[in-house]
Amino acid sequence: MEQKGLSGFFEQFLSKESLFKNKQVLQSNYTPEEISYRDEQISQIANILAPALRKERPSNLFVYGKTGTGKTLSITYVAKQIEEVARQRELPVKVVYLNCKLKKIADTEYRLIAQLAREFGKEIPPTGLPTEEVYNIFCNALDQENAILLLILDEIDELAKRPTDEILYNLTRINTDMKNSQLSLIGISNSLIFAENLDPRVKSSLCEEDVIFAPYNALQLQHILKKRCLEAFHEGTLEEGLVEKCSAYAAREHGDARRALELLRVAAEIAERDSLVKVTIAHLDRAEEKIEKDKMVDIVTTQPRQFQLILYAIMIIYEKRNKNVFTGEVYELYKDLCQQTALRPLTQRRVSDVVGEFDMLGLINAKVISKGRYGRTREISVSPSLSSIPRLKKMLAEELALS
DNA sequence: GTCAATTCACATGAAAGAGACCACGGTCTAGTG
DNA sequence: CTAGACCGTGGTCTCTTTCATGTGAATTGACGA
Repeated sequence: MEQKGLSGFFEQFLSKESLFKNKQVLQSNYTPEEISYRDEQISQIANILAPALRKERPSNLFVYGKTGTGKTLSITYVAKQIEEVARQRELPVKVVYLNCKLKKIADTEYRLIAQLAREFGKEIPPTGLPTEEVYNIFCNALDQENAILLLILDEIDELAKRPTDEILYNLTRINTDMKNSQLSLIGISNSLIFAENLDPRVKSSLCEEDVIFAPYNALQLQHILKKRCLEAFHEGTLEEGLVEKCSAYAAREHGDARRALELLRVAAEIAERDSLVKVTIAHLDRAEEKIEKDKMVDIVTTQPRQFQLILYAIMIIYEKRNKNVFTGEVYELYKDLCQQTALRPLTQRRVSDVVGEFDMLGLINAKVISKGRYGRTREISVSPSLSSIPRLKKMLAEELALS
């Protein structure tokens, strides 16, 4: 494009009225002023945490609910209020929020403890120190504060995935090591199964209290969306019935409000790109498709080369046969492909795990079946949402420098 | 025909290694007064 | 004498490999009717 034309384009872009009044309202990190349909949970949480203000240790709390049901929102809301009150009255209450899913920040025992110690102003190197020592540093720092610490661990299930890590156990026991300070754990999880197969010692102390967030139903979602839309869009930008449809979509997917908002935002973005002034239901459908595809493409392109090669092998065989594929065949082709690209092939053991990971990511469907005398294997099929992206295979081939 | 044993082709688990990253303390070296 | 370079040791973390064990139904073959 010519440079002059481009600046013209930007001029035009700026002069165009945006469909959005305030796009932030639709972003997932936005905190609304009031949280709908969660009064009960919020007051429960507030009740449980309130003793902190009297310098008593609140019970450990376990919060469970599906994604997009307002767990994190409600907890942080209550925590903020507590912090506020504590600040006004100069009470020694400290709140720390950590998302255990964040890579490189809090996804291992060492990192989590290190991050906690940093919250208390300690310099902790990203690696190199024994975990034990960081643990001590943190304990001492906390003890010196002479405070009640409310530690909110979001997506706490990530921590339990490593069976070797004793972190949850250590955290529940940490109070016995301290003279002045006390720590309360608030675990947020979207899988209830997680609590089930927890170490019983940990489970009993972590789940002293629990609060459950039920999914929103379509009506509630509708209400929430409408409220946000009032802030997010100019009047009359949304077609009649759009919000209703959108909330119906999301309600179908276990009442995920976050998803509903994303859907709405993307739909509006598409409409905007088409230079339209109204968002229609057709946009909603396209948005759903786009979100799904973008997610897939993103997942695929960010995989390591070895993984991409394995996926490529699966796609080739699946396409050629248009029938389910078995692990052995995939491994054979994969080894061939490795030769072509001068990559050292992984062992079958590893490939088996990788296939399992692909399944988890939703790129493929893999089911373990037994073919009787002919052994046991995974029956693999490429997920429809992946095979519906036409350029993907070519993209992969190019990226892997395959002919 | 019936039933238990066998067998296949992987799945699944556990443990340990490799290599990248990092802190810390000790030793060497070169520059300075 | 001292600041900075360099090295060895010991730590975390992720990705892999190695070794071992598990698994479920088609197949097989012995057995009795």
